[in-house]
Amino acid sequence: MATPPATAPALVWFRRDLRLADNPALYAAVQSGRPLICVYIREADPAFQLSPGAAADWWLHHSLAALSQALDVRGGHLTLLSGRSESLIPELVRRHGIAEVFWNRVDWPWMDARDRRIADMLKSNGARARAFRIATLIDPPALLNGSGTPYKVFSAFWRAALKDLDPRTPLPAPDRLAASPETAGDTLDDWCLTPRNPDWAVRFPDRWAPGEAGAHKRLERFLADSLSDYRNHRDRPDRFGTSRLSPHLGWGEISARTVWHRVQLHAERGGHFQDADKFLAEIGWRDFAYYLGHHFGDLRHTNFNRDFDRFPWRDDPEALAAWTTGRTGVPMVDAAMRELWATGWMHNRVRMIVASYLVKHIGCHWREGMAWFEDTLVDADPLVNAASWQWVAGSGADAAPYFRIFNPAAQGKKFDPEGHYVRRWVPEVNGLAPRDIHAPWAAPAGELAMAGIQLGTSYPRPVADLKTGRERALEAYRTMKAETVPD
DNA sequence: TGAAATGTTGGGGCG
DNA sequence: ACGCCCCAACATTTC
Repeated sequence: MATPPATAPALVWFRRDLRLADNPALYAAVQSGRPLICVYIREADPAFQLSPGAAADWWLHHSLAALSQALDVRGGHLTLLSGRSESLIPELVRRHGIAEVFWNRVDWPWMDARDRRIADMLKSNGARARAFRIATLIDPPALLNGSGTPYKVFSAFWRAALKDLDPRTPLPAPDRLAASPETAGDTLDDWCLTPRNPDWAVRFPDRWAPGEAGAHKRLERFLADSLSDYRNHRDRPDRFGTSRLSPHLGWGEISARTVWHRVQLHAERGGHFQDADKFLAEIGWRDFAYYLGHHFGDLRHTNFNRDFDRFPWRDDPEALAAWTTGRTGVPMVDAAMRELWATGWMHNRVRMIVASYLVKHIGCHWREGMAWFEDTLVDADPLVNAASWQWVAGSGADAAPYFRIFNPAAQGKKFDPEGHYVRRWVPEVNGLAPRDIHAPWAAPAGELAMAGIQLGTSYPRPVADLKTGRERALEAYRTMKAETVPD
């Protein structure tokens, strides 16, 4: 096999790493000294798609626009292709005489075999494939407990991770790129990733700035404004106390490693160590999901705890529809579901509340909620989403026990004490005082009348009553336990 | 990264 | 002064 000439181009295959800084694949490709061909492929095979839903598509559109521009400025170019990566990559390699192909792994377990096939194909075509593991701070295969098996409990996992966690210094962004002569491709508009008729994303740009520059701005703003109060405010959906980095991290506009370094540095200067640790533990949960995916396979289709294969889920399309559209009659749940629809995002605390209400009070299978989140969250990451739904459902690793059932009214009182969050998204109940706003069904008739609320007309009664829903969930759990054969 | 039911304790009102 | 009840406030257990 002939060695390709030094002038043969290198291919950089962008995926969920839409950034220039701390991008090992891009960095190595630049180091190779070869002219670069940069591609993003819109995968035709649903099994290997990088964007799981419509809201993520919206984000992808803008993130690709940003990446494309950033590459242009440095003399590069982003080529957009659609089809099956498995055919397109080898085809590009043949057509352009590409010597090396660089990519950063997505680390979704269902992609591993396909990526290996592509690497093998390239090798047999005389091209070199180089893949980098970048999705997580930790190295999933290497991190094992004393008996050589994977951790199944977050706290033990994270303690062990922190013990020797020392992510290397982030790589700089290359400032000059040598682009190979332009390759034919699609335009971003060809892909129709943004919605029209109706444009449900009209309000998204108020809140989000997709792209690498936006990601760094978001991080700096979080460090300056919110890190010092993170422990106090992180559970408050009525405040702006969380980082909101999830979509940026998910699309790889900023690396977890970069976040880690910036937070460490900021904490050292400002002394907010405990807040920093708490925040980094949240990044740790993201790592934990990838870790579980690596060791235990596809969490989207299989209960981590197989006892739940026998769980008697309910089929309730009407309640499910009320949940998705924010008309369950439980203000905290409805506020959160409407925030999701309007902004493509939901605060972490209320994610747990709406998930618990769907899975426990209503009794729907966690996969129904997972599917809705995949389609509506701009930060939708199928692996993290699946692990999180299983955590709430009780079937996951280090999950909340099934009998730990959130009471959305009690949660509202605790984390939205004045009702500001609910008022913002559920104007129907705006007239109620803080003590009634989270449970209008229990409000005195006089208060309801003064607030102009007719239950069942101007605002629904709960689709699943808190007390009976809870009891039914516990009963279902007992059924599962009774039918589970001890091993 | 719960909530509800149940148990315990201690202070105040009151006979 | 004392016992009794009530009921927060807190602690424990149960789901």
